[in-house]
Amino acid sequence: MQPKVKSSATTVSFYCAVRLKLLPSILHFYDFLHTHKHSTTTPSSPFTKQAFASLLESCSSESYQLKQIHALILTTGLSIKNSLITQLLTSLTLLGDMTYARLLFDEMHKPRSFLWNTLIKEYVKNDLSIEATSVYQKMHRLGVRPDTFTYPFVLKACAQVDDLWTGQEVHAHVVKFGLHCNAIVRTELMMMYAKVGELGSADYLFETMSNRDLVAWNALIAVYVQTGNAGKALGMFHGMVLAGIKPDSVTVVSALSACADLGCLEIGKQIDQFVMKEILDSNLFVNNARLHMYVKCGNIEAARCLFDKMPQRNVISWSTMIRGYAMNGESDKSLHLFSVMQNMGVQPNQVTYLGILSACGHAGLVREGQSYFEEMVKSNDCNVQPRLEHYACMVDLLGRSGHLEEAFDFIKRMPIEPDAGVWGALLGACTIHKNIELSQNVADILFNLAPEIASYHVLLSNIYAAAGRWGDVEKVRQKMRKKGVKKVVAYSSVEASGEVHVFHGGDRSHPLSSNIYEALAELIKQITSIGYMPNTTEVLHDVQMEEKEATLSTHSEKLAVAFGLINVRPQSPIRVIKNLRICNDCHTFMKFSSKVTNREIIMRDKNRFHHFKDGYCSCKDFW
DNA sequence: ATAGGGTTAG
Repeated sequence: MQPKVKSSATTVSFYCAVRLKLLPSILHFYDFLHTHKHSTTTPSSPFTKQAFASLLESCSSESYQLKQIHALILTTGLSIKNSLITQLLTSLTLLGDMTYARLLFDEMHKPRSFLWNTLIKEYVKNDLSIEATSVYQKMHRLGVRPDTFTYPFVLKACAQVDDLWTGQEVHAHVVKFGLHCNAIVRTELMMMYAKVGELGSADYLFETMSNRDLVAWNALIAVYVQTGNAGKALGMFHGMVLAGIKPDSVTVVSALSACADLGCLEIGKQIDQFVMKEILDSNLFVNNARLHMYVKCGNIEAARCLFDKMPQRNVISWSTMIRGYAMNGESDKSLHLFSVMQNMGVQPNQVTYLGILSACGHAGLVREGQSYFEEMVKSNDCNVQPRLEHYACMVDLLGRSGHLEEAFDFIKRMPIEPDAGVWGALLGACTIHKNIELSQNVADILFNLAPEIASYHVLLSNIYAAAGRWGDVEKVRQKMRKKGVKKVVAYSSVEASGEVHVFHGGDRSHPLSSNIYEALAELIKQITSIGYMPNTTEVLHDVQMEEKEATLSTHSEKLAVAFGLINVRPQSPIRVIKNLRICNDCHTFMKFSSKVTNREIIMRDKNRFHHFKDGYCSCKDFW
């Protein structure tokens, strides 16, 4: 028989150990009490449910400690309380140990809905959505009644794995259990449909929702922006204001993001004013979104002004500003800001480096780019190791500045498998430098890797066309037809009085079409008189010269600028957004136009901005 | 006990 004092000393020590998070001591004390036949299950035992709960909490950062505690729970004979196991399960999942968590779950006798919900939730959080849906299906099979807490997670899982089929099945269950009017479940249903591309179903659920609240509006607006439907998102934003719902910081972030996508500076500025009026400008998310909007609308001065005024900045703010300068061809400012950032102790991430590498690319700074790339490779931080995008950037940098062989070598020495983006960068460089042999090899690789991407076919046929090899051009076009490769339709857009006007090549659908064509004809007349000559080398078809010129003269950006001349206030620049890259002829056209009309033309193409002014472009013809 | 919306790049 042990002296009583000793075991109570042990009891005290146990609590101390728990408080100090000393698991080895705890295990030691447990061992002591256990081997001395001190009951571990009586009410006076230190091994109470509460003690375990706090023990679990203090050891929640180490998976192996949690497993030791699990063993402890089992040997104490303490009945396995759901709450204790749930806590253990949650801690394990937070550490990413879903395997052990699942083991625990499967050992339990008839777990309640709550625990099923927990397991599903944790699978989703750990990016294991397929497991999440299969757990839900098992739950359903076993007849465990799901509740309103079950569905948000299950629907998130369906959306994450792009599984419309299961999503619809789950939707049916939601209706069966009468949960479809719950605002949260319904919001998640909408999100699921929108994310898998079923916008109609999302809209329907929203339209027929009786208790449409702020979050429901925000959710739908956000998901529209995220899925590339910025125009629709802005439409919803207006609808929300009309419906008398006051936007909050979350709404504003999505709306600004939509403006950034569309290049809607006017609307963006209006939202900016709302931000100031409602004093939302202390929110970092909001300020980053404003910054992004100004950058993507080509108003780099406003962006910098805001950046300097921001009360807080994080790596996203810095990356956005750095990339903003890069996109606008101000590489020196971009690189300078990067060094300021590093001096301030802000850790750059992969996105920051992407901005830096593209800044080097736009300025032809080969050596600098290589040294930044080396910086990434040598970094101890696994979060700044170069990824495929960075390799593509480097190939672009090397190739664009004429080092084609070096770029090719660079790809061959890559430690990871190059993708179409990397090879595509090389093909693009081959086009610029008119290297037919290399481009044929690269194109072969690309046609195997990504046969469905039209732009690679187009690049190759451009190279042939430039060399006058019309037979080869025709072969590429036949191949495209045979494989059903569709070209991405080019468009340009201009914002006037808060409305976006979209133009396609040869477009006559605009209500002001005849005025636009008139203005365009006049413009061509004017620039021709000061030396403009159409450059038809990039026109694909082997047709008569006049026909080529006709195609060329109605490229979407030319129509957009002609429209801008009529409809954008004379003192402000004409801002054009293009979904593809600008062609050589349009680039020359814009330079001449900026001179004869004495107007600034700011054009955002797929990659960067061109600021045309007084007959020059900010890209210095290197793009 | 547990639930819905947000920022950079591609």
